[in-house]
Amino acid sequence: MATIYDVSVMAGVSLATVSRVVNNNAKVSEKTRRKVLEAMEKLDYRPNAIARSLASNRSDSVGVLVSQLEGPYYGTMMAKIEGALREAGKHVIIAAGHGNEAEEREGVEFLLNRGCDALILDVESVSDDYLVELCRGDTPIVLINRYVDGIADRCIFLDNELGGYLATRHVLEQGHQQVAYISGPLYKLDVRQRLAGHKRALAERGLAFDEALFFEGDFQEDSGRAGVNGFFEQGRPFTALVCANDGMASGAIAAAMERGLSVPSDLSVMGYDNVRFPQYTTPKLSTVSNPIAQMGQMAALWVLKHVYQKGEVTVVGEFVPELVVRDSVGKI
Amino acid sequence: MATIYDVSVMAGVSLATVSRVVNNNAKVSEKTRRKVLEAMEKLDYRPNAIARSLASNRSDSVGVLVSQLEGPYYGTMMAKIEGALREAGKHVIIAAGHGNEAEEREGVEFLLNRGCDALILDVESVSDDYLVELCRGDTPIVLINRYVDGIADRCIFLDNELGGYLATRHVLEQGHQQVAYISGPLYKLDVRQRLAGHKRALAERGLAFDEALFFEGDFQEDSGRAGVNGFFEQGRPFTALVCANDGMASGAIAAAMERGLSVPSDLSVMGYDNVRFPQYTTPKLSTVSNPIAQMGQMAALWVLKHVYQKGEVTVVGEFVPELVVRDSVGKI
DNA sequence: CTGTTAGCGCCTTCAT
DNA sequence: ATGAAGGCGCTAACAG
Repeated sequence: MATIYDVSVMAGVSLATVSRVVNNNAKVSEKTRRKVLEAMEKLDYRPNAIARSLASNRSDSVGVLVSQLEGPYYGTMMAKIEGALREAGKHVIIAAGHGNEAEEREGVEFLLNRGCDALILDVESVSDDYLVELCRGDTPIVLINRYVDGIADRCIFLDNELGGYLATRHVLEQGHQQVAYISGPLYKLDVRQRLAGHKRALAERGLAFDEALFFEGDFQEDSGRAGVNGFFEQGRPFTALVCANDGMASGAIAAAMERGLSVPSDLSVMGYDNVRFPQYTTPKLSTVSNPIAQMGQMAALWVLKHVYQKGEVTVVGEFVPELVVRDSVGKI
Repeated sequence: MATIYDVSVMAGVSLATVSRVVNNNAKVSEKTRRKVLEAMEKLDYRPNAIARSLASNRSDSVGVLVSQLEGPYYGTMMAKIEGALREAGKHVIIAAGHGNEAEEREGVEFLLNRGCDALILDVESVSDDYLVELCRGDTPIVLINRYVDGIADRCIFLDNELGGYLATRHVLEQGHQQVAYISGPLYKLDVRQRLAGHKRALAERGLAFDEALFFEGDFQEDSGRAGVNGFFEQGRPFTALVCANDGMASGAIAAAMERGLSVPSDLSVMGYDNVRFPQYTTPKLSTVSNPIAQMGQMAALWVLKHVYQKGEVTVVGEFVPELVVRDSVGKI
């Protein structure tokens, strides 16, 4: 692999001059530029990004930490971030946090140590204090799906309480009185917020929250299944089911159908997130939009603006969920 | 950020000694090791990965290039690779090739320039020659979903012709005679292979391939929809439909249902890939397994073995697809 | 406009 | 077992 030194020798100029034409950030005469370019071409020279970032302390790459690499939710997010950044010639280094504190911290350190110019984090297990501290460091940070006091200007998030409220209110408006709820893991803040919204909607109609109709799932399809089966085995009647994400709702519908029920005539089911496939289930899933694509985009734009001084954005921190009515919720 | 120098000063030893305890690759007396560790702790020292890889020419990270970041297929693949590698303390740098040659090349260069110890590539637009050339370089390469003569030992791939054959044969065995086909983009080799398998199955039964019942989609749900609608508008009758992936099959089913047809009684539909959600569609999708998880895993193991000398694997290059019978294909 | 000279933070012989 | 010294490939003042 040819180095900048080889090029300088072949072109008969100094290292600095080669560096100048490579980065094209200073005046170089047309003649010498041509010579250098020619040498670069001949040697098939490619700048060593490692050396470059060691010397310059920037890397033209931003680190992205997501909980998982798998699944439509994070997939959409990563794709949006990567797309926006690459248009600006920046690269993305992706790591997974797996939803536990140790790995999230390790992921952050990895990205920091790799010389990322900025970090976009979707973390759930790490403490607020840790994040505030992180923001004091000299690598700019932006948080997705999390609101932390004191660094609000770095946070891009969804009003999950409202989302939970909208989902349940929609069901109640169709006349349902006995509604079950399948939640995500309760250690997650957004999960608790969605649940709070659900309770608010119930309370507003004077309905009590029934522990027997509550199930804590893990956001995977199978736990939607498990939830429904649990409810039925237990025998408490219910006519509607609100799920904390679309995946569990799909699993729930599948389980209900296996029991010979039809959706929505026998059971209404509500999802959450509106990611990709809910319109391809049968019946099409009614859900609440989680504008993860826009949030990812926004995070990328923030970085472009504040770190690379490219473009102009009015950053919107809080996003508002919207009801998406399809066919899985019926009147009673 | 503390450097190795700061640590050496505080511990009262030389740079070299600190380096030794950090990498713990040479004898260091217990006493001095303790001193160093203590200083590292106090200074909250974290090795700079950039500097380390510039000096040592390794980075403990492997580059992964996929076509897209989005979708269940690549999501599964990335997750498997990342999982296997991180267990061994290695990290993953992910880039997207977007299915076009320019970006695929650029992605490869980016990963190479970032000092990856090895590359795992899922590329489709770059030429065989380019890949052969790449393998001559000093960064080990492994290819997923592609077979290239001359570097067969670096290839992990699926017998797609067989997969296409199995899908269509299954449909024919149920008595169907008029079967439509929705393909992926024909510039992709694996897409052409699946189609070839389809044709072989037809030929085996003495059936002609009907251009009017062929549609070239793009692997997205919507093109499954478009395909079905096209077939119907055109009026040529068919009782079964084979799709080149599950996403298009979902779209196709949705479109058929919107036209008042029921699956599989009015129309049988076959998918391909068996990724994640086909068991949550209604009816559950019959499909052909594409063991992408195992292939990803295998790629990671290959790297672990050949690049990091960790573990032992019998690498299997060619994977065999299997028929997965669920509920979307019926007898005629 | 171009060249010289220090580093960036770390690893790795080579001595001791 | 430990230290000194020379890079790794490139950037960024500072001169000229």
